[in-house]
Amino acid sequence: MSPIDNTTKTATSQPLLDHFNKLIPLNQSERELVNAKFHPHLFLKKQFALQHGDVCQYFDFIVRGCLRLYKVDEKGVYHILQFATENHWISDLSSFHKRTKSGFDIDALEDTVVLRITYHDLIDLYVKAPKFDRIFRVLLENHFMQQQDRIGQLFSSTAEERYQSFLETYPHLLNRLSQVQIAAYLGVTPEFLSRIRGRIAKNDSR
Amino acid sequence: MSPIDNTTKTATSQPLLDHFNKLIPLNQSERELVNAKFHPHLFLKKQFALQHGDVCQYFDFIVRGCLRLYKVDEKGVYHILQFATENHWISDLSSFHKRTKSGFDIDALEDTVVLRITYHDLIDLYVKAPKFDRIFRVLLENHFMQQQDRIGQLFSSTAEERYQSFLETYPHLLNRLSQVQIAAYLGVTPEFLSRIRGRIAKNDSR
DNA sequence: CTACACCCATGACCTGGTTTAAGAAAGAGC
DNA sequence: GCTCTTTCTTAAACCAGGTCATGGGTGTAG
Repeated sequence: MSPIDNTTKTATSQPLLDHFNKLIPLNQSERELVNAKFHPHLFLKKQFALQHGDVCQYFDFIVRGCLRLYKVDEKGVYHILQFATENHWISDLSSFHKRTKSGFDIDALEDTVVLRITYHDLIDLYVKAPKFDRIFRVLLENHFMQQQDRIGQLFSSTAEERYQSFLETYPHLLNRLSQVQIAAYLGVTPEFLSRIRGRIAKNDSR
Repeated sequence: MSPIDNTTKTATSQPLLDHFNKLIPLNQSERELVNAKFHPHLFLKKQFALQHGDVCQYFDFIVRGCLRLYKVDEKGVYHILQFATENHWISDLSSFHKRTKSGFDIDALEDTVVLRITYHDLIDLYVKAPKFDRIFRVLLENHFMQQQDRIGQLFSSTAEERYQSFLETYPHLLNRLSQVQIAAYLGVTPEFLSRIRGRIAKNDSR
């Protein structure tokens, strides 16, 4: 049972309603559908939202906190594909849409409150309000573009360039994440990230 | 003017109609919409379907031939994100959907026939037949998953592992592409790919 | 105050992949 | 048939980044 009761529920959905309104304004019945279909859920730090091998059942919108989507390879190395903070979405979309076992994990880097919708409720939402078909197409497009940029970066940039671009794109995350997490996102070892930072600090100081 | 005249047009659309039917069966009026909205186009080898700096105007379905989607980095190195052959789709979806300048190029590795739809015709198609909203969401999902797999690979596999997995996933492409193209897809130099092949041949022979 | 855990930095050495260069092989144009 | 361009291979020097080991800093629980 979620630790957040029904009286606070409408208040909790507000950030999500705002988020949708920014994309395409919703009418009253659509807002009610959102309230009915999305349920708040709290994750304590280190709790899993998805474990590999399971089918991803939820599409989560972050109200407060931070989750990460990552893969653990055969050698036990962590590779973070995505951080999600306030007003962003997270899910293994492949597993979620195809109803197949996920190869990824999602867990909480901080205590985090999400609004989540199940696969079947989302389908139902599409049927009852086709506007959401379009809204979620746009969300999918945004995720797609983000991924495309990352592939471009992984191909053609050095770790230092990727770190610089991380600093520009997510300045608010720098002090919120440990360097272990950032390194796993950049695709390097923490040791090497440390050296990069040393190099940059030296160049900046003179 | 496309070198393919109207009498052959219905015949040309057949592979696309088959493709849609496999996802979700179409009715007569939807088939007619497909015929009206998608136009055949021929690319000779080396011709561009998209040049970086332009907004991507088309979503292309390959009837025959092979296109590649790639990026040229600051040092002039080619990075191929996607090959598209018969019955597959290609486009810079970011540029296409957001109407922003593309950072990618698409060109023909062989003489290629595509069926293409413009952005505005696709929007019109969504309005006239919402079934396509769903069909293209599925297509987007498939592309998304493919990208996700590639990110996973770029992160955690060596070039040799990536080559082996390329062989398994696209065995039909091996003899159709030069090693320069395959290397640009794997993200290594042709020289190093050659070494990988040498190594594998040696191991296989004993 | 101490002990333990975790995070970050640094250095010595190792490896996967690049660079450069050179030559062999195979088409494609004439 | 020959030349020209492109494709593939091989090898040596080099570099980005990984591995392993060490030590210091900073909580935080007892």
